[in-house]
Amino acid sequence: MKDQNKQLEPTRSELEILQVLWETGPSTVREVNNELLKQKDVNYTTTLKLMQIMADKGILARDESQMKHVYRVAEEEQKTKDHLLEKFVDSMYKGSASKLVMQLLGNKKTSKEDLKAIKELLNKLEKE
Amino acid sequence: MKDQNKQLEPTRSELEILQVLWETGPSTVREVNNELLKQKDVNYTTTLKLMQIMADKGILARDESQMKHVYRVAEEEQKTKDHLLEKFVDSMYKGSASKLVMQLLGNKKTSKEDLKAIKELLNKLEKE
DNA sequence: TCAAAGGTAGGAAAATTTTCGTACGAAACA
DNA sequence: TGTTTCGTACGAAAATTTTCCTACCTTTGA
Repeated sequence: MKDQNKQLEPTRSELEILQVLWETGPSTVREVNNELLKQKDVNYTTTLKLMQIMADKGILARDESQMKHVYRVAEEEQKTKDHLLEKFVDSMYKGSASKLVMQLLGNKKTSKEDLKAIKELLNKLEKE
Repeated sequence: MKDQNKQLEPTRSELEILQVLWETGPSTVREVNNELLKQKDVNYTTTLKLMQIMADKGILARDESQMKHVYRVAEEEQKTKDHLLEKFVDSMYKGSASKLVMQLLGNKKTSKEDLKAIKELLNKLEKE
C-alpha cells in the first residue's frame, strides 16, 4: 500500500529521465543520456544504471529483444503527472486548485498566450 | 550561482517542515514536531536536527533569545512557492501554464468551487 | 580476423538525506 | 535542594540516491 505510493514518487534524477522519455517517446539509454547531456554533465553508465533501477521499480518497461534495449515509461504519462500534480496541489496549496491558478496568473512569467488559452478552455468547459 | 538555486530547493523532509511553518507561522521545534506527528512517526531530535540544518542553509531563521528557539521561514512564503511552482511548470509542462491548468480542470478532483473561483479570478483580471 | 567502439550488468564508492543516540544545560517543581 | 522534564548541540549511524569502475559481450569496420 505504502509501497505502491512510492512507485509513483520518482526521485529527482528519475524525474529528469521521465521527462526525456515523455518528450521523445521510447528511447535507448544512449538517446536519453544525450538529451541529459544538454542539461548537465552525466556519465553514460550513470544513466544506464538509473534506468535499470527504474525498470526494476516498474517505473519503466523495456524491450530487450534487441541488444540496444528500448525503454518506455510503464505508466501512462497522464496518470503519473496527475499524481504528481495532485501531490503538489495538496502540499503547496492545501488541495486548492484555484489557489494554484491564482498564483500562476499573478505570476509575471505567465504569458498572454497562456492567459488566452486558459480563458478559452474555461469557455469550452462552460458550454458543456 | 548554482548554490543559490540549491537554497531554494528544499528536500522532501524540509518541505514538510516548511509546510507546517507556512501553516502555523513561526514555531518552536516542539510545535513543528507535534504537527508532523499527526502525519508520520518522527523523533523529536530528528525534527530538531532538520530545522537546525535548514537554519544553517538559510532556509529558516530563528530567534535564540529564548531558550525555546522560535523558527520562522527566512524567505517569503510566496517567493519560495513561486520558485517551486515555476520549476514544476517548467519540468512537467515545459513551462506552459495553460497546460497545467488544462490538466487541473480535467481532473476529477477539482471541485466546483474551485472552478467557480477560477472563473471569477479570470473575470477580475479581464477588467484590469 | 582482430581491434575498436558501443552495448549491458552489477557491485561498490560517493554524496546526500534522514534518523537517532548521547551529552549537557536550564527550568519546573515536589 | 535535588530530581525530573524539557530544551539545544552535535556526531555519527542508517538509509537513500547518485555516480562510476570494471567485466564482459556484441557489433562494426579496417
